[in-house]
Amino acid sequence: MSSVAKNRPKAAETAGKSGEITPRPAAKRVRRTAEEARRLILDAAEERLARQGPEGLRLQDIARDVGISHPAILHHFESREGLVRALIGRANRQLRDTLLSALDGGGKGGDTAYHIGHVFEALSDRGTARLFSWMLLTGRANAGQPDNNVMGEIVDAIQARREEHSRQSGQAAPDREDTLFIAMLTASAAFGEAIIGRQLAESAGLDQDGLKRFRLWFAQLVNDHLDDKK
Amino acid sequence: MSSVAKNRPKAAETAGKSGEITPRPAAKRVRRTAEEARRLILDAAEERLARQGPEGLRLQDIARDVGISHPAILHHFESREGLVRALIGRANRQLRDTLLSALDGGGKGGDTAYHIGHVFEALSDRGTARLFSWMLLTGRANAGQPDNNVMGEIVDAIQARREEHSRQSGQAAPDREDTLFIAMLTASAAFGEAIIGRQLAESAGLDQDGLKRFRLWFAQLVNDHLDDKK
DNA sequence: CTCAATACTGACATAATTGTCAATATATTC
DNA sequence: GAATATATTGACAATTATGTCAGTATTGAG
Repeated sequence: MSSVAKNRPKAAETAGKSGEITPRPAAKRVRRTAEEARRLILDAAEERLARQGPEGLRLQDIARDVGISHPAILHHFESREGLVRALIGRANRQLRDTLLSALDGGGKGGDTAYHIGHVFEALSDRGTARLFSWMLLTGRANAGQPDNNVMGEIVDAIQARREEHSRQSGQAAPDREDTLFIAMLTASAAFGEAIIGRQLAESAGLDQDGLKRFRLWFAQLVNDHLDDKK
Repeated sequence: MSSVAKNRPKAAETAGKSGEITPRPAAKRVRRTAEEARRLILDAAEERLARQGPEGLRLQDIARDVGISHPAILHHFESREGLVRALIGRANRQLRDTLLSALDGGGKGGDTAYHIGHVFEALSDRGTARLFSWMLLTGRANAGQPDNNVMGEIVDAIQARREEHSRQSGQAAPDREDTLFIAMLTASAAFGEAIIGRQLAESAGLDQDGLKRFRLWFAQLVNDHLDDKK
């Protein structure tokens, strides 16, 4: 209860001045399209999440980043949960697109490891990995949309490449599970690397360049494996 | 602003009762040693973190799990931050011990991949990985203790094994960076697998047994690599 | 120009969570 | 058995988060 002070202060503050018209010159409010506003908010939220981790996702902070008030966020996303869902949904779509287009590249056909390197790059992007990690940690992985079957598509794409390649060189078709495992290893490693890589490298006295060498080393490892199987 | 009521509502509630003298709960109170209490609290906190993610770490919830009141937690750990630091410190020590003893096992000397499998197991423990992931996400990786140089020790242990083995078979000593990269890949992959493995497997239509095959496949991959280098 | 739609805001309400404190119960010591 | 130390608690304070609401400013349509 306690229906306290429902009364409004009105806008009758600095009235009276002889300036009659336009008593509110201080406003100058920015008004974006709903779409634009949603985009800016999601960008800011993603940035916060990547930089500060799960605890950095506060409406007030995000609002300040964008330069709006926090109720504006609620206006566009209903609730904090709504914002979170939208964030996850967008991240899922972006990652999917990035991965598929990484595998889609040109008619290079043969160089599977090269494409896998791209997948590694995409997944080990720090912001992306941290976002997904948080999603998974909080059990919201599928909150964005029901069908999150990216993995299946990726594996199919790689498998198609390998089969094409083996046809050209008259080899036996590679095992699909082998392809799946390569994909899983790549995904897990890239993902893990994005999260603990820095710590591991530091702990082992490895510099920035060392991390680059590590990726090359990994690509080589995958390549060797592919050659063996061919 | 918001000059909130500094004064107490006083008898505004439950007026009638003879509220003067404090009541007589007379409850049987459980009293543990400080060490035991701390252990139970940390166990519960770890469990919560593993099950519910970062947002599950609330004093009230943890207290309820243990069966105590939340100020008891503050009594033992000063603050929530103190609890977090203690949690991280313990996890660091436990992981370190687990890893080093996994590598320490017997005089088997040769089977490096076997030991790496153990490392994988230790790191891919879901609870552990989630705990560390959260640590890293929130930028608290070293909050427990300054010297978190587990990685260096691990690499040294593996390297020693490889060198011993190569001496026995009269081979050239393996490259230390190669050993480091194997360790990094193992750590990253195990870590990543613990976090996104379930999701990946599900998304690819892989059952529980498939995950087991994946680990074997990975061990084989490492083995092949080691053989190549020998 | 007028009007409707709606992005946006300030002030406030509500809820959740950490932290403080005086009191109380229990184990241990002398 | 009394004294002491301290683990533990309930009640409350303080802070901080999300959510609500009525009102304002801006855009676009007629």
